[in-house]
Amino acid sequence: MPRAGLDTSAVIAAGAALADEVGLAGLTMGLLADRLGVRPPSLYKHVGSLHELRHGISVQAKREFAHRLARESVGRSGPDAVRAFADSYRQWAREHPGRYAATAPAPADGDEEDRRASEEALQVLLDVLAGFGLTDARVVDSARALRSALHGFVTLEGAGGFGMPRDVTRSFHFLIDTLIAGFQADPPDHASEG
Amino acid sequence: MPRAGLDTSAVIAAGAALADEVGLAGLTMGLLADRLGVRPPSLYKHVGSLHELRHGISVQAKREFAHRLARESVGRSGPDAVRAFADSYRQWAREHPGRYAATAPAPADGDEEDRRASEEALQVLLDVLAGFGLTDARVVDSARALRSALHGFVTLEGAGGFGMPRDVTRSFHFLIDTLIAGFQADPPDHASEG
DNA sequence: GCTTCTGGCTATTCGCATTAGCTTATAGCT
DNA sequence: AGCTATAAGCTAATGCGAATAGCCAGAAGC
Repeated sequence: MPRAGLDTSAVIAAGAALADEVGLAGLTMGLLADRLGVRPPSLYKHVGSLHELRHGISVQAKREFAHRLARESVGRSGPDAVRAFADSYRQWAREHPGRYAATAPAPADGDEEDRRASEEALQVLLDVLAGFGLTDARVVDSARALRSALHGFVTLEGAGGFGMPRDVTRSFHFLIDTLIAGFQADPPDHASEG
Repeated sequence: MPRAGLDTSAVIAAGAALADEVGLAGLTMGLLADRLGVRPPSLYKHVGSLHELRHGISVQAKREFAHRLARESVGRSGPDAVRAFADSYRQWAREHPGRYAATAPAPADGDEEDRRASEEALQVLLDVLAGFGLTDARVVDSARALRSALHGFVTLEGAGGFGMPRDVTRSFHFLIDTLIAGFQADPPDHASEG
């Protein structure tokens, strides 16, 4: 009987692909084993548990996502960079719903690898905002605002939450343009307080 | 042996409370049965399945949420109403993480009860935006923007996603104020196109 | 060609959702 | 008050998915 020739990263990659098809919650060891032409217990030679598999997918997905975002927003700045960033964010989330869901959890304390991967993505976001000449506090506010808006939008869109008859992409651009205007506005009195 | 005296709504209410404690994903029939002083199979006299229990919690949570939002934003209009709405949205989500997570799924086709509950919440949002004098298309854009921003923010906040040393409430208000400014801005050329 | 290491397998355990079928508390009727 | 029907709760059992134990054989290094 020939072997399947798996290793940890192959299992994680297949898991990520499967999660995109069946949803992160629908990902099971049995299903993944089927997909890889192997029996479920065999997977435990490569990943310690389903939990660990999910975590591996999460870290891997964060890296992929960060690279994709960086690639598509590089060479632009200001509003242009934010629009490119936002569009590729939404695009990637739609193409990879399972991976995207996996990127949600924040790293656990002491998990250096995860922290680094999350940092990578955060850095792209901060780079995109660099062209606005904001104070430190406002950079944080703006990063949180953009990330919240993007995460909320793609999550609701993916859940079928936008039922009204209005083009969703147009609403997306309204949201992004509104935030951009906020980044460009004069800082309010309380911007530097906290 | 005296009976527990349960009924469907008592089970759902206890399930919602438990979900707030252990997370929606951590809610199990066994745990809920313990909480109610009953054996797991007994719950099936009141709810058809764990799935159905979750759905019941979802619909119930949507109603509660809508009422809370309505109560706290009534009697205000314009920016004031949006701020009250946003603050009570965030507050409720923090107080009821399990219920909040349950409100995420959109109603399935043909589920009238769920549709009505979701509609209630949507109506409050639309009422809050009514004071801005927006075109129909812009009302939809604005509703989606506000909902996305709120959902994204409270989800990330709940997941521990805001690690940087900057007061989170301040960032929240920056986000909301930015959106309000967008609702008040002159409609861009493309606002009525789609 | 032989040994060692390691990937994969079968058999098994455990937890949790769910079903079957029994028992009896309780509501409603007389 | 007693009688009966309904339905709430129970025990026992099934089934599925994660995870572990221990066996076996393919592949890599000598």
